[in-house]
Amino acid sequence: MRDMKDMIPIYYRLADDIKCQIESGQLKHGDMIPTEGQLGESYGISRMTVRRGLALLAEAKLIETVKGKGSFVTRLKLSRVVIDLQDNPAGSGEALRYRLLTVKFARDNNVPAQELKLEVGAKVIHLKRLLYQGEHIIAIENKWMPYLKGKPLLETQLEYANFPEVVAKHQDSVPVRNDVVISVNTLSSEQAELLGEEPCSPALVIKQVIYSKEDKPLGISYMVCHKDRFQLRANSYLYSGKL
Amino acid sequence: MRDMKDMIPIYYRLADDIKCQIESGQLKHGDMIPTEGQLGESYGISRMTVRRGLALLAEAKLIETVKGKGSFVTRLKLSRVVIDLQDNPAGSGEALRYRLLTVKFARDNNVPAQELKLEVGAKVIHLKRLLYQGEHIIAIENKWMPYLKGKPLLETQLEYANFPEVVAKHQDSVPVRNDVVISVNTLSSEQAELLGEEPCSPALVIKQVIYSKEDKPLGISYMVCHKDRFQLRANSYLYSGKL
DNA sequence: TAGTGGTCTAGACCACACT
DNA sequence: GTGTGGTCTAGACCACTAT
Repeated sequence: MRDMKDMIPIYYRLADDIKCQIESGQLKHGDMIPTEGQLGESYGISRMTVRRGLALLAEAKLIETVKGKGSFVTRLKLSRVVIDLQDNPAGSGEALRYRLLTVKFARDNNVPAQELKLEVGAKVIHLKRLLYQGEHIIAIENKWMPYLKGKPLLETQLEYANFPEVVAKHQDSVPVRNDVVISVNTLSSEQAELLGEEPCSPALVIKQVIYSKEDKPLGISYMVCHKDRFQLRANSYLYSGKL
Repeated sequence: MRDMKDMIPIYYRLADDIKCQIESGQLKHGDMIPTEGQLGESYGISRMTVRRGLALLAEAKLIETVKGKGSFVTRLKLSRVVIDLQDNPAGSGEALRYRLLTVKFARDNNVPAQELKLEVGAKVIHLKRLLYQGEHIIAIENKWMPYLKGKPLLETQLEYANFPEVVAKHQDSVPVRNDVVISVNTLSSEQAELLGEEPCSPALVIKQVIYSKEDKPLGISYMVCHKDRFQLRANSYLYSGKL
């Protein structure tokens, strides 16, 4: 029995020890770490507890375990970067808020609507709203989604919720995937006027397509962002999870 | 004892069952799922095995467990988006390759070098390289990192490795964090010429700063991307991990 | 054949949350 | 107190990998 005073689980200490050995370079990419039996013996703990520690390391992608062979230190990766689109992506400070400009019904005759792959003649809702930070407009959002009878869009939802939430509230099926493309474009004169910029000045464009479990598109969003007032911040860590 | 024929672990089946109940709406945000004891009894398995299934659901952020209370269905989130900067971020098709343009030594008198927070007078390496896809230049990269004696930069590393790897090979300490800012700018005439664009046309700018465990900046990279030949693709899933 | 990780059990004690 | 999840044990059998 271990001492329970220190509140920190033994499997966590084991994982942290190995993590430090990897960070310091004692264990290098490709090295095999001691077997579960050896670790259990040297720490004086049972194999199940050892496995729990190794599971933490595997979750953080610091090791890989191979059945019949052993556990091996993986190559360190820093290339997967996480952006939280919900977390204030603009300059820090004042809170964000939305203002709904227009709600229109469209047929499937325009390009965004066609991407929704609806039956011919099906109706599409087209939303246009502005994203404010303080008194400044920092982005223009255009959204298209299939019109479902009996699933009204409440204005409160439209004003405040972010894109995946708007779609979720309006659909029967649960949205499970969000494909995002980040690119650059020049502003149309209408967009430039809204954003207080010169026409043809550059802007960040974020396109989102939300899919159901059956891979059916449930909504499309184009977000045109003011180049100075909207930056995407992201970061990646060598290890993630509970370590 | 369970039947081992079906190769699919019981804890996984349990997790998948609950996942389906969440997806279908039978279990909603905030609902408590059955206790570990109840699940163990209804599946005829031990509590440890139940816990393993619930760990999968927790890892996928589908449930949250609270000590002394129970496990609850979380709110569905689609706002965290993952970009793999290593995974071909340009138009699909031909492979990417790097070409080193210049390697210079700089003092800490320019802005990027100052961001590295070195001692006064310390030397900085400045790399400039081009990212090709096929015959097209799709991005211009500028990198700054502290100059370390006895840690030479091999050309092969400079030609092929991506930014975190270049930094990792040149440093004593292991890089553990990569902060990224994605924004928009207009091309200088020199940049425009390299990219085959008009001066002042828009471009995507990706700035990366890599930090050590001690939060010391180990390298800075500015990447200016051709607006039509380089798009950032990303996606997010409602649940991640092994489910 | 021996060694490895993968799955699972049937208990135990603990800390925490309710009432 | 009762019920919950959190930790941990000392075994067991299996499947895979090496030799």
